[in-house]
Amino acid sequence: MRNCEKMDYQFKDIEKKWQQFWAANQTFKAENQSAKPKYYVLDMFPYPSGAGLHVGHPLGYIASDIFSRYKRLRGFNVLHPMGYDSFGLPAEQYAIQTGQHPAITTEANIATYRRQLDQLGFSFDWSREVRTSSPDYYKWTQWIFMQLFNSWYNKTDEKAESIEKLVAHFATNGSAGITAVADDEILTFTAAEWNAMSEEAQQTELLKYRLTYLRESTVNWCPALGTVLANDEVKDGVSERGGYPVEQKKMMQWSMRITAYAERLLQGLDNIDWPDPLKEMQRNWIGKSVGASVKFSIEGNTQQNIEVFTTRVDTIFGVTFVVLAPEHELVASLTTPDQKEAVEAYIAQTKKKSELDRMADTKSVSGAFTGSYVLHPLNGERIQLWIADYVLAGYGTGAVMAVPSGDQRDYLFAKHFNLPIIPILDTQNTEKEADATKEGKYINSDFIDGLEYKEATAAIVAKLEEIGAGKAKVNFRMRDAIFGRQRYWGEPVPVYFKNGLPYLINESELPLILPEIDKYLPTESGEPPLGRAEDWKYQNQYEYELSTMPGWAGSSWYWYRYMDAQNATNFASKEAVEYWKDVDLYIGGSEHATGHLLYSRFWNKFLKDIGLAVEEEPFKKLINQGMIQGRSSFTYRLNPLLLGIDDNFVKPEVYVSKGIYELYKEGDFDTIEQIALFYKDLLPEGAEVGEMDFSKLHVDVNIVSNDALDIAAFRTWRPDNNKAIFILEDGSVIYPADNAQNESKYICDVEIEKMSKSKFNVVNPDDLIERYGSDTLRMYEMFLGPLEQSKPWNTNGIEGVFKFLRKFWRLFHNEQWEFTVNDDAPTKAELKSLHKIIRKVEEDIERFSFNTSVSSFMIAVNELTDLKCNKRAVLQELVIILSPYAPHICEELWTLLGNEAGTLSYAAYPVFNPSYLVEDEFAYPISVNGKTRLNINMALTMEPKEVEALVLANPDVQKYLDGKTPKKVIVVKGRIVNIVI
RNA sequence: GCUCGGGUGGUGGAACUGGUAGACACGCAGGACUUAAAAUCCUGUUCGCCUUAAAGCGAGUGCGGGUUCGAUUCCCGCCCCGAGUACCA
Repeated sequence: MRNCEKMDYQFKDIEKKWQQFWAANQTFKAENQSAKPKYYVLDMFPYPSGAGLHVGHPLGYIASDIFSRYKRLRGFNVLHPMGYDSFGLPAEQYAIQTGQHPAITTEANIATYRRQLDQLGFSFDWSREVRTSSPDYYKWTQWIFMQLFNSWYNKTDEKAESIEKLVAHFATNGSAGITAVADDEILTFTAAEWNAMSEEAQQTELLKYRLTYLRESTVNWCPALGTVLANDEVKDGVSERGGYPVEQKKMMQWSMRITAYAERLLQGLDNIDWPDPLKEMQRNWIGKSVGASVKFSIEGNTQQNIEVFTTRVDTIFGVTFVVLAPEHELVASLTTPDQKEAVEAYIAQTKKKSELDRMADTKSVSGAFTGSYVLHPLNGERIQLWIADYVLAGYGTGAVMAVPSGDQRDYLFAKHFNLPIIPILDTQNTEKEADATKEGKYINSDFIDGLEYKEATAAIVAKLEEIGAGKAKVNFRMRDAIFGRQRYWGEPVPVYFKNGLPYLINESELPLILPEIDKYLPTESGEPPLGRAEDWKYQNQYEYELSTMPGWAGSSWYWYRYMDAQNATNFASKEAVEYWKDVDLYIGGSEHATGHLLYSRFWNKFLKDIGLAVEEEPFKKLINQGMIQGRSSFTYRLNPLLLGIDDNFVKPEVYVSKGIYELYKEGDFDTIEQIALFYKDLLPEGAEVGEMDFSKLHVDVNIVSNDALDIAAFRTWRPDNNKAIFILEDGSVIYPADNAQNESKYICDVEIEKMSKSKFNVVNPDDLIERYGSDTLRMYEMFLGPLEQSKPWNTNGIEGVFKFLRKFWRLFHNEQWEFTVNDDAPTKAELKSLHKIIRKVEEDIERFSFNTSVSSFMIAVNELTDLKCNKRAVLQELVIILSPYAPHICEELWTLLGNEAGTLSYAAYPVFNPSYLVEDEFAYPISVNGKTRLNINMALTMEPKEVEALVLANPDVQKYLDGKTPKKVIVVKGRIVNIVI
């Protein structure tokens, strides 16, 4: 009789059992002190969306989990936490539509995420879970905001310092001796003047220095979402979320003085192990350019001048006109009466254009002459002052000195408006286009004639500084980050207003709890939703700030909260921060390149400046997992024009397989004929088939396997189509009454698209876990390809991994499914297989090549199966190596092997012994003129000379030599022999 | 336009610093077991030519060239796909 307890690999029972065990025993709880070295593995925490996880989301989590489990086995104290970035727009949009509080939606979504994450067997330390929307978390987000408000950036020391220190300086020395990153229009005053200022005046002045400050600025306003958006939340002129139009608007806004850290953010990139494309994106975003600012005085106006920024100050003698952005503040005052009409018309035209898509039109040249002239700072020549929309108000000073000989846009402009073009280098060719060369010697350039680029630049900067007309300057593209959102579902800003000025609430009053409101929409007067909160006043009299923090606030420091998640008195204890320091490995998507990852680095540097963080950079190593795209399946439905049919007739549904459709497409006459005849037979007497056509229809990928449609499942999926007829790949036909068992198949067409519900290409991990188990899913996701590569999801092939795990299970069992492992000494071949995999997996994990280690596991199990190996000495080691990948099955086997339950996660990792891999012989590939012809077994101890002699004496080799003497014989020991004839 | 990735069988992919291209899987074909199906196992599977077969020959990592005894790997030129970014002075 068969014993029911002894059965094939029962993944469902095993996985449930161990997930419960890990949770009950807190197996993965990390301690904040240890004799072991620390290792911090972080995943980008998810926004818990209503749709739950699809199969692409866990890719990075699986990789980080494998790495965490591996590091634990290698003797590290591993911190591997998880949480939720739970403030955000979708929950609020849902609240607007349904009236349900976003907290409730969020709670429900988190429950779904948690269930799905638990099913995958991740080794997270859930005791450290964080949620950015929970008051005991956002208390500290607000607290960090307060620290930023209370700090300014000292350029002399290159770090943030306390605002009190600045106030003390002002009180004793006035503004002298302070170099800060601050607003442009800061005052100059003496100590006495400062001390005489009113409270309001002092606060107004200090606001210009604070690292988070309130200022009127041009913002990206999204009317549909009713909020401002950061630059990185706007893509191609529309909002990243939802794709709504975005316009420019002036508003009083909280901003973060991230520009203070521009240089440090740039420098820091050199010292972190991040993917090059990502670093490059951050460099571009920061956009440092080194050059000079130059002042052009205005003819007949000694009060004002035009300041321009240039990266090629050496070309200054090539300047033939100066251009202002149409929005430049001096345009109106500098336009002469003659030109007024033309200039105003041009400004009107650009305004209209920018509302449409100005980006598309970069080729046409347009502009208008203001009628004014500026004077060249070095030779005093009169230069025309123009406006044109190719000059951007938001970059540099909104004005450029035009050098048509060296800049293509200036060149086109000069050609179009007939302005002079002066070459300034002897090697320059400006016949057809601008030539931006730095080679050669200067001409037409006054005192730099005959010099070369480097010396010329230095000479000009020196001269400009001497006469007070300019100076060397570094310009950054990066702007300060807008920090307010006119939304409900975010952290309240811990600020109230007195006499129109912002003040922080008391630290002891944190957290400032998000108040309840009746509707999640702006007020009638256009204030943010928080304006609806009743009796919500500071000390019952002062208005609170009504905007909330942006989505990136909570995620800019969360990795510190994980270090000490329960701490009620600090954002994290000093001991915890000093112990964990920084994140050793961070895994997540590259879509956060210029948002989260830049803001996090900024906050981290600030926290370091004020002594709360230890490291300058928060994330030592970062890996971007590739995006998982959808792989849609399609059916082709015949859609012919019918003649002689009355209106009530319902067309028969006929689907043709991909191959048949392709024959039809290629114009295969027989196929077309046969389909038409076939269809005609389905029609009533007298009807005719006219023009044939096909509709390409999405079909649920979950009822398609290896591109073959499960017809029975299709009839259930689409009950309205349950009478459909299918023409299969070989031309045979399945009618509704048929029991869909057939030699041939209905093959679907395939396309790669974004994964989305409407395309029926979403694959849910729950279904795959139900069918194959999470160990299989984990390994399959890794087996799919290199972690960093984007790839379409394709469930074809998951069977192979499932088979592998069953084969692995079988290694430990006899034919009757009884656990059978013996203590015999392993053979040489068994040890070789084992140590091959020990080395391979170690190498693969260290370089994050998880797909190749899955292959290697398959090879090892295939080899050991062939060797009929069931020896503990080999198998127990193999269980440890495989456990990071397939933890459940390995835990089960580990206990079956007689070990204490739960000890596998901290077992001793097998040590690679190279002596087991030493070979005596090697089958040398023998190639003739680079083409491999045969293999000859030779001892590896043989010296190249002996190998050569032996090879040349070989009769098979002689055949190839054909009596000739080889010109040359290359012998690479242990590798190859190449004979050149 | 610029900056990064990337082009290898029917498919996903492997090949670490130049050394037997196609590991490992999927799929497909054939076979065993079975009343049958599922499951399982075995064999074959880059393409082309030739052969009854064994074997043999030729081509082959987007295209064209180069360096080298030897190139998927290095260099030059070009084509295609993907991502990011863009009047940035």
